[in-house]
Amino acid sequence: MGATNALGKTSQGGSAPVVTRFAPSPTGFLHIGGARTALFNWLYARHMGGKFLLRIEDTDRARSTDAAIAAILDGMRWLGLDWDGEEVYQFSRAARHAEVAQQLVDHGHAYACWLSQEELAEMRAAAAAERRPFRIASPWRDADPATGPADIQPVIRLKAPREGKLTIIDKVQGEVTVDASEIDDFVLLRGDGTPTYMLSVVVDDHDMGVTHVIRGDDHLNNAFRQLVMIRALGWNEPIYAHVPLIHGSDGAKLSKRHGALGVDAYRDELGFLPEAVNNYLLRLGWGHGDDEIISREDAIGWFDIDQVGRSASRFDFKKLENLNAHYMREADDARLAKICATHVAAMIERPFEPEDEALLARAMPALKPRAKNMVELAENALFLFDQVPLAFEDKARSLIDEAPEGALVALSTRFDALSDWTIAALEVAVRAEAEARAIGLGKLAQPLRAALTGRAISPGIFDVLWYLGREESLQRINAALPAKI
RNA sequence: GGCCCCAUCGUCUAGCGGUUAGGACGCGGCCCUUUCACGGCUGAAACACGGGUUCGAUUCCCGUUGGGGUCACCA
Repeated sequence: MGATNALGKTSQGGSAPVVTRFAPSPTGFLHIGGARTALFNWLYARHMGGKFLLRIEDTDRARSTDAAIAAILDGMRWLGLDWDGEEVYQFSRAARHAEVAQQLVDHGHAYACWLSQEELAEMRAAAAAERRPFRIASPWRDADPATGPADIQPVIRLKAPREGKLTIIDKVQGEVTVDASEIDDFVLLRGDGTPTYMLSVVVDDHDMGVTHVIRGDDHLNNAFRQLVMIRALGWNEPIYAHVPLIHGSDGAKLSKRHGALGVDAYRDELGFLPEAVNNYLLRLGWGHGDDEIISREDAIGWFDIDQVGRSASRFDFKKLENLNAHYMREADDARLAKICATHVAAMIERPFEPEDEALLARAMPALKPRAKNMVELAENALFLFDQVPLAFEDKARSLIDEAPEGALVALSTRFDALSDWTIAALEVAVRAEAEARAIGLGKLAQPLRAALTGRAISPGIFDVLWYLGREESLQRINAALPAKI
């Protein structure tokens, strides 16, 4: 079967339901690149009316953790990437994997190999010394297994083809051909009898009925190895789509410095909304004309892996932030207030009360267009919860010091006399004072803002007065006065 | 190093032989304006290079350069 290729034998005529899967290994948290892979798999399945499965690749017992599993599931839920059925835990299927390995051995497609790590290392070193590529050439490939040393547990290696070419028709990468000699006899079963990733993916994808394997292009080379195994087993070949990886802003591999954080960090520490993260990730490597803001509904309707670009893209934090700002403006005030509440609660000294969240919701229309993320939003909202005397910023202090003579007192008097504490009434009062003094509104608004918020920047001043209420507003103005004399 | 992949403004991208090379982020300017945002208008900004193919290349082919991926008893 050496020189065959995948041409023309992939699809079953388009009637077969699409099944995609996301298969993270729980050795770390769900990072942004993984999230995009998951999103593409999810979108494609939903677009095609198929199924999207989740498999946790926990065969590396030493590095897999429950915390990582929880973080992955949590991140998926936050992003709204729901999977069909229960998630599959790969390790629980180890017996099945071993069974398939044995099947391969029985049919002459795999063999027991007693090569030690040391011997392998020597062979590698020798190859390196001669500057020639290293390919495992195990003497056990064609040896009689009965002659193997009894005191050593052998590994099971695939008997990879030595000649011919292998071709994959990748939905993203196009037709990719590789020389069979590039593929060596990789390990299927370790010395301790546990399956390796290469074996597990093939068996699980097959058993789970996966039709489309959409994953990072760092797996492109693995696809050829897996293909060899699939053909040896006589199984159906899945359709592959290897999506380019995401790079950092400097073009180098995405690292923590670049934003390769867990999605939980995007939510909690960076304060992003899931719809913003989804929209951003979708547009990274994929486009639909000039569309930038794409609803989930449109994404499902428009997404197709054929349109995914073949070049790696760089992670642009500014653009994500811009998208997030957009979605914050669109978001429901009560929802934002709820999210904001958790951030504010962690920032203020006193306990956060239910009415504080109500206040946040009321102020939200003025707060949300002024922040790019929820953390910034919370910081901007902090003035609402400050206690007299306020801690004035330098700029705020000088605004008060430089206020027109008696302006704050005059405003305070006017406010006190107001029968209705409404935004309209407040505006009339402040404008009247400005007119009486024949000065611009800003001359009054700025010191007033400083007195009320302790800052030089805030939402509209009439809004601020209204949020704070008469009592608190007057109290803050009076508390700001002494330094002025 | 072998093998594989990639290459349009700084970034994400549209383009699929003939366009004033479009949009978005970011950046500059203007407008709006009580500050800051939001919003509106506007400006600068790209086809990596060299050969072909063609009446005509950003677009097709080859090479160069540059970048990336991969070469485990990790996934």
